[in-house]
Amino acid sequence: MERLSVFPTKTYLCPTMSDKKVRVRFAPSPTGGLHLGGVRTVLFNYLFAKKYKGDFVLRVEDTDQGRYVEGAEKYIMDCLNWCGLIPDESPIAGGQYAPYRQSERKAIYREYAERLVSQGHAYYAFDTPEELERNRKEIPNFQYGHAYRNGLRNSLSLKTHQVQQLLDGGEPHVIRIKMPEDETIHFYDMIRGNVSFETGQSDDKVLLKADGMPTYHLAVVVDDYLMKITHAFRGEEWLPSAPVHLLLWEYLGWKADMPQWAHLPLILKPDGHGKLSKRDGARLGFPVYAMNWLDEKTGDLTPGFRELGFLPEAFLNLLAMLGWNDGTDNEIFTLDELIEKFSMERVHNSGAKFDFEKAKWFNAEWIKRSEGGSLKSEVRKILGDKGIVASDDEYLISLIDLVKERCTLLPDFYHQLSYFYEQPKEYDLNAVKPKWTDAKTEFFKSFISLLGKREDFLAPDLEQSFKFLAEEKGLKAGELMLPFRIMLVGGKFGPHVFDIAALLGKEETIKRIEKAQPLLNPPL
RNA sequence: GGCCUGUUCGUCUAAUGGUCAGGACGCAAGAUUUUCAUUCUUGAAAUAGGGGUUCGAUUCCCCUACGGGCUACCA
Repeated sequence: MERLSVFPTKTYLCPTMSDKKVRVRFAPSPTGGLHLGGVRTVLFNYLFAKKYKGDFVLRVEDTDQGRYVEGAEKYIMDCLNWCGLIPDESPIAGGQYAPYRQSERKAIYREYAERLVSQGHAYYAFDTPEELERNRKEIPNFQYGHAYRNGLRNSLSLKTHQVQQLLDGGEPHVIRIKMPEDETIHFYDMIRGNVSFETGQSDDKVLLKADGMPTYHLAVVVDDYLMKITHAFRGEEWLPSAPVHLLLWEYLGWKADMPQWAHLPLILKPDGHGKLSKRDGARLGFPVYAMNWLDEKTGDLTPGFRELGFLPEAFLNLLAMLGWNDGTDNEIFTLDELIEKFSMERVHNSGAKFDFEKAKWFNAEWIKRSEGGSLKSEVRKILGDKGIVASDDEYLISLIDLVKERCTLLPDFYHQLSYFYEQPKEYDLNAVKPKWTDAKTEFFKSFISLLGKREDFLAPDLEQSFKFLAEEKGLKAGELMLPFRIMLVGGKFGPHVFDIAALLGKEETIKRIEKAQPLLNPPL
């Protein structure tokens, strides 16, 4: 039994010690929105590349014409832009190894597939999908492999002249890899360590489809080679097909240039079992895609983290912590810090259930830590969508800084800020009315005239005179503050009431007290 | 079913052949804030089970159970 061993040494693991420039790629297929797990794969690729001053390549795997979705590629680019994970090479940016769309590289793949056929590592297969379907149905555990391939219609079972005849006659066919019956394949995964497979377990994967397009298996190997990819990171769902890829690297004579592999753990449903899917988001009420995704055909809108009010920094941060940590208790990292601290060896090897509560906590932390100035255009947009024009930059920034620790998601700013721009539409009267007295009415009358005489309008001064006046009238300041708040804000929330009054300004504060008075003093 | 892969509080995770098994989210209680939120303090909460190896195993090995992935002319 021949043994194909691909055991890189430990030293090969440290890319800085290799003379090759680090090159990684993210290779999505444009079939829809960009999933959480996809963004995390991008992130880990990006972090690794930037840590070692390497290149991050975006390659579009659009080889499945049946599943191709118009607009998906642009959407993916937009997501990466929003996250700030900008590829060094891509279909849009171009690059030395263009084109970066596999559909545009179609001609390349056939050449390598034919080469494999002539070397005896692959073969033509003429079986129709219907025939295969029937086999799968009739034969338990049917696999197109060493056990059955001789009974099927392919260039291994057919006579040479028959094959030639079929080929010449334009008979639809695919090219399949000929998996060895009895070899053990070992390889080193940067996350999992040594992994091994028996080649006989895998079927003879299609390499080149009848339409001339390559399957993922062929395309990924050819392109990774041609694009000089040094490290191939992808989701764990690819682990079982790794032996096919390893064999291809070997058969094509490129083994020395094979990238280092790492299979990233999956992101799982918070409840129940299985991979996190688009449907789980809808079912459980949280986004699964990075940004809103509109399906043109059905008109279905799948919500995204961006539109829900996540900061890209928080989004990246929470994704990074799903399966990775730096070994300390720190959980908040900027992109630059992640680049500095990241290491593939510290990535967990088991799947992580997604926890939306924790995701929100990350966002709240990031909002709290952000300067009002950096949040202002987002907040302005949120207010604008609700018809509030926040034109004064300086004013808006001071408002944001005042309330940001009360906000978890960006849209929370509307609730926390709208009353600064417009009078309360409703008042939580139940909170004050039962305890209302004429003495309180009297107090606010005096307070208004007191305010009218003020030159300045600063929070501490307001508080002082408010309390002083209360004492003068023989009232408890504490019992007056909640009514005051309701008059200004409408409800039991928000920052210190005197901060609110100060920001509202003299005239507006007086106006609001006056407006609210009749509500508390119904006419007799 | 077969193959691969995994298993520490409910969840994300740290750590070590000898620790009171640490942190975070969430939850609960309390303090501060005469609102809400923040903040602070405290609490409940975990090494899947069984065998080995060992003076000692959560850590190393084996088995079982359970989870997950793959098993397409999809990626």
